[in-house]
Amino acid sequence: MTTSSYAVLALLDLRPWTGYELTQQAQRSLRYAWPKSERLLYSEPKKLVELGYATTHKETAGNRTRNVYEITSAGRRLLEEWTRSRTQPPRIEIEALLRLLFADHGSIDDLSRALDELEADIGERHGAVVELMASYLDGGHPFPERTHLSVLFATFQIEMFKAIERWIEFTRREIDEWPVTRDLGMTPRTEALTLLLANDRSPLASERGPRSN
Amino acid sequence: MTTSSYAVLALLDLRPWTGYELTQQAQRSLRYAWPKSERLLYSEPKKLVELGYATTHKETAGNRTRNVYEITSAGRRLLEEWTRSRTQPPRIEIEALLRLLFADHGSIDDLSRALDELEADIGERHGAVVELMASYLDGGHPFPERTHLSVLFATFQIEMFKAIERWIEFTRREIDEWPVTRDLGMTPRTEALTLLLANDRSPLASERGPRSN
DNA sequence: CACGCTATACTGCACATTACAGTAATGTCA
DNA sequence: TGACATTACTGTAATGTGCAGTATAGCGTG
Repeated sequence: MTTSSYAVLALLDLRPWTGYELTQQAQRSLRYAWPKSERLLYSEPKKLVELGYATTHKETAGNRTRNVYEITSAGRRLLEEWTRSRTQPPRIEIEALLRLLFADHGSIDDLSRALDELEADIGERHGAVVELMASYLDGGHPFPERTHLSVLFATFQIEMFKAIERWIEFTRREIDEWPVTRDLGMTPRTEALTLLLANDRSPLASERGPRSN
Repeated sequence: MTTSSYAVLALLDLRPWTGYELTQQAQRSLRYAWPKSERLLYSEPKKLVELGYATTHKETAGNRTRNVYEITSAGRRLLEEWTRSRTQPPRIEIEALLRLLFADHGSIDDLSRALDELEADIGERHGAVVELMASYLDGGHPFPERTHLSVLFATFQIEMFKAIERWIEFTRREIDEWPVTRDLGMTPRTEALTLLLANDRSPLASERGPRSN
């Protein structure tokens, strides 16, 4: 049992799903906490059936069949156990940051474009979460009794996206001052920034200072 | 060539490294942008040699050998090309959020513990970056001419960690108000929160309002 | 009502990556 | 000089991804 298995099991505890529905639901709701490939979302419920944590039966619609998965009581017990186990540390992969770190192999334009691409990706997700929240206000939550959880989760996303967008803005202003990408080293601006960070102060917050008098 | 291959190639462009050094350096500098297993960091340079983007030779120290890898001019050309390619979207895996999303399978204590564990993991990384910045001020950057890049990268980390820590605090205060984890649904607090998010306002920023008059 | 297009509903397979165990030499401190 | 950490890897099973492939269903449109 991997964390992905528990994720699928947790979905099955909400209601029975077909394989296809699981892939769609995982795209919708789990994408930002636990992004997994469509392929895996088809394989996991099969594994759960083999292990006795779910059952499956085929439904037919005309000439077509689909697999419906349902959780078993052993599955429910296992889920409860899971909540008591150690949480794995976060894992954050951001290729745009890798490109920043090695930006001296390319032009300022290349770096700028990497930031644009990051901004576009984040912006898309950001917009999706905002729209989702609007739909919740209209009673559009598929499991209304679970709204309190979804909304705290969404709060995380929004805070994260806003932080990243602020950082992109800040970074763009910084690199706008650069003549080239290479060998600038510890410039006065960089030194000021390093000092702030070494004192665990937020360089972005201070820009838009709360008390700017 | 995967992104991980380019990451190793970019390290090799800084200076020659042994396999072991690459695993250490990747732990140190790449961990927060592109976390990869030790095993992969041993395999990648071998692949680069096969493809002609690096060369290798064995160095002996007593009864012991180690593989030293060096970038070739074909490797440098390839790196330049990479800076012009499309950046992959970010991928963020946070098991603690998955546990929040399905917190109704466990107790408030279970959820609380998941938050504690997330906080501990983030706090550790946060501390490491702050210390790293202090060391940069003391001239401790291994490639001083690249400080301008490392510090913008570190700015990202610090902003991210602070945002997550703020969210954890906020979420703890929210769940402290809950009698149970299940079926609370759209409480008045949740509704207020949803409304803020649907208008793309930060619920955390408003708490510590800049102009609290 | 045939045609194309999109959505539904998957499976197979190569390859990327991780987890874990195992091996062995070297350095270091008591 | 013995124990333990660090250096310096390799092998292998299991996990997960990307992509191609297959086939049916539903819907609009000329």
